[in-house]
Amino acid sequence: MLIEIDFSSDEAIYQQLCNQIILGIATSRLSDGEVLPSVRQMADEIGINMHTVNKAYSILRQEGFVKVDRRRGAFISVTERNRERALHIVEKDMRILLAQARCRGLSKQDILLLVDRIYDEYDGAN
Amino acid sequence: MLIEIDFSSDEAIYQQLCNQIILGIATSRLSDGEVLPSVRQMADEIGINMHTVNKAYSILRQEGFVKVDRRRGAFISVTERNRERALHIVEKDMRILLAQARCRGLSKQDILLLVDRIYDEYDGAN
DNA sequence: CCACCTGTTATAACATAAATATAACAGGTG
DNA sequence: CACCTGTTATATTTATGTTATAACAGGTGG
Repeated sequence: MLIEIDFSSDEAIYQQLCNQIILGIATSRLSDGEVLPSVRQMADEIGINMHTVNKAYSILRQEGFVKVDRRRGAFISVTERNRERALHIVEKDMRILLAQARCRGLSKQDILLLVDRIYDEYDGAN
Repeated sequence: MLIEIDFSSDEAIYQQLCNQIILGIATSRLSDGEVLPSVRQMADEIGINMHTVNKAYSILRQEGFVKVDRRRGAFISVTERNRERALHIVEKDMRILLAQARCRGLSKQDILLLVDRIYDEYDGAN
């Protein structure tokens, strides 16, 4: 999967990397069991340091999106199916985002349509 | 409005402050035209430095949630009504959040219900 | 006019985090 | 044994967050 990093962004590189891999999984550009490039290879491709990639992989592993096998390396493994916990995690960020949306004059319907559209886009990529 | 800062959080203080004020506006605990404590007073109340508060106010002003009058100080002023631009801003963060939600096994319906519930909660505080 | 409040700016110091660099280690593969 | 994997350690540089002290322009009320 092609990874694009915006070096002029105020978002940390390892965070951008995490986000893009998560987006990749959500849009099925990365499928379950698929092997990620090694930390050194990925670092070379992007042109960043090995440890920055390692940090991203470690976070993804901790979040339950990636697992590591000694022989194969890091690979996609979405195992979390604790719906309550997942909802709780998402709700925290959603509250802040919806507050912003409401302050900017967006209605509930605006957001529902936005969610519907993006979710369909992700599903449609299957 | 009561501001609570989690000093053990990994989130920056000025960012927490911004979020709480935005949440305050969304839930109508802060109404349009309401004056915010001065940067020095707010800093004293929370127990942080004046510049940290000033940074939060500056960002809120830049984002269009706050305006400044020489005599009154900072006050709530939500003037943005550019729906297209607002949607564009929210969409960027929403894409990442929905990707996370989808990776954690949450369905579109799960998210639509979550949005519906939070938005009603914000509206109900009127 | 004067003391007092506002936000704003400047400068310096310090702490923390991000990113890079170099190196080494344990374990698995061919 | 050479080569790959992730992981760990240590050090350095850079950027950001936070605090500290100080000053300035402008508005308010005594």
